[in-house]
Amino acid sequence: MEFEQLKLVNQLCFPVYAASRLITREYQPYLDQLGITYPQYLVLMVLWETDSISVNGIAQKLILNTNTVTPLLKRMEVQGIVVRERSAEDERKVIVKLTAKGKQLQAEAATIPGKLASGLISETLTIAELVDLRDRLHELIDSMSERNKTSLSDIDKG
Amino acid sequence: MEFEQLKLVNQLCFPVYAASRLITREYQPYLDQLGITYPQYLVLMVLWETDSISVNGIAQKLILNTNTVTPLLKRMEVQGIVVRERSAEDERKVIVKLTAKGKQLQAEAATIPGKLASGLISETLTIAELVDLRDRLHELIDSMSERNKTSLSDIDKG
DNA sequence: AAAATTTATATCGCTTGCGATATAAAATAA
DNA sequence: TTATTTTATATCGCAAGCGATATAAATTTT
Repeated sequence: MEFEQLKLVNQLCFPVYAASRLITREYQPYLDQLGITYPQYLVLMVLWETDSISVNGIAQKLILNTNTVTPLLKRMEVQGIVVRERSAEDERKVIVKLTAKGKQLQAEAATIPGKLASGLISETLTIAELVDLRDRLHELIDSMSERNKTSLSDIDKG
Repeated sequence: MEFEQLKLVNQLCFPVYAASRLITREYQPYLDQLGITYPQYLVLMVLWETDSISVNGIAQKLILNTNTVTPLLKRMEVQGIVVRERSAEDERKVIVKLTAKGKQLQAEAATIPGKLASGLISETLTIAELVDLRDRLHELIDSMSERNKTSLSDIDKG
């Protein structure tokens, strides 16, 4: 392993970490208006795509542990965004469904990506480069989450 | 703003968020052996590069708020990795310095990037692609952190 | 010089995020 | 059928991460 490669790893990991937090900060003013956080927004994206899904199903799509998702969903239930109910077929499972309020949020959130895009797509960062960035992040994630069977193709909308 | 661009924003933000957590998970078994967390490792990278730096200096390099860094440093002080002392010139500032133990960790941590690199650099993700990924993340970060004067060039080693 | 403002750090309260562990239901093995 | 193992969810404890706020020192304004 050559030195340049070692250096590259550090030059890569920190930017991903920093970019993640900065993206969350970008979302926040818009999500504040809806009264939700970024992880809650991700849960909603899953539910808008696939309503009536188990806790574990949400956790796998978001590559999160269930002990992160469970309290997150309980907070969303208190807010009246989702409901949680035991599955009749399999009593171990808890099925998560959108409430009317949760469905309403979809229309309100529809304008957020457009507002963010103007900030992300700049002269130095073209759409083509963002497409490359996306594809390479997917490859990076796939190489790291081999044990998880998450395809990432499920989180495309918003 | 076209639909494809809106879709792209969502396809980009979640992978960054997921990749960040997966990278932290990759680091963890190696950092566990040193008794530190990933954010603590980032603080050490700053100090190995620039010892005797203020709390605010660390926060700016890591694009973190001081109210995140302060308790982080206090935990590191309890562990005997760093010391915090008020600046004589400017009584508002707290200067952070490495202890002998903190300096020792540098040698122990030196092997980590090599161990991670073999997992990150694969057949599907070449070094050239990682270089592109790094460069585009930097552009993305720069476009989002205009108010921060962080150049990112300070966190290169490990 | 006195007052107002800015800067640097810290504290509080909340949400994430995760390892370790607990519990109950379902599936499998015996 | 009974015992064992696996699966699904939840709880606990801890470390981030950040908005709001507090406090003291330094700087600027008046």
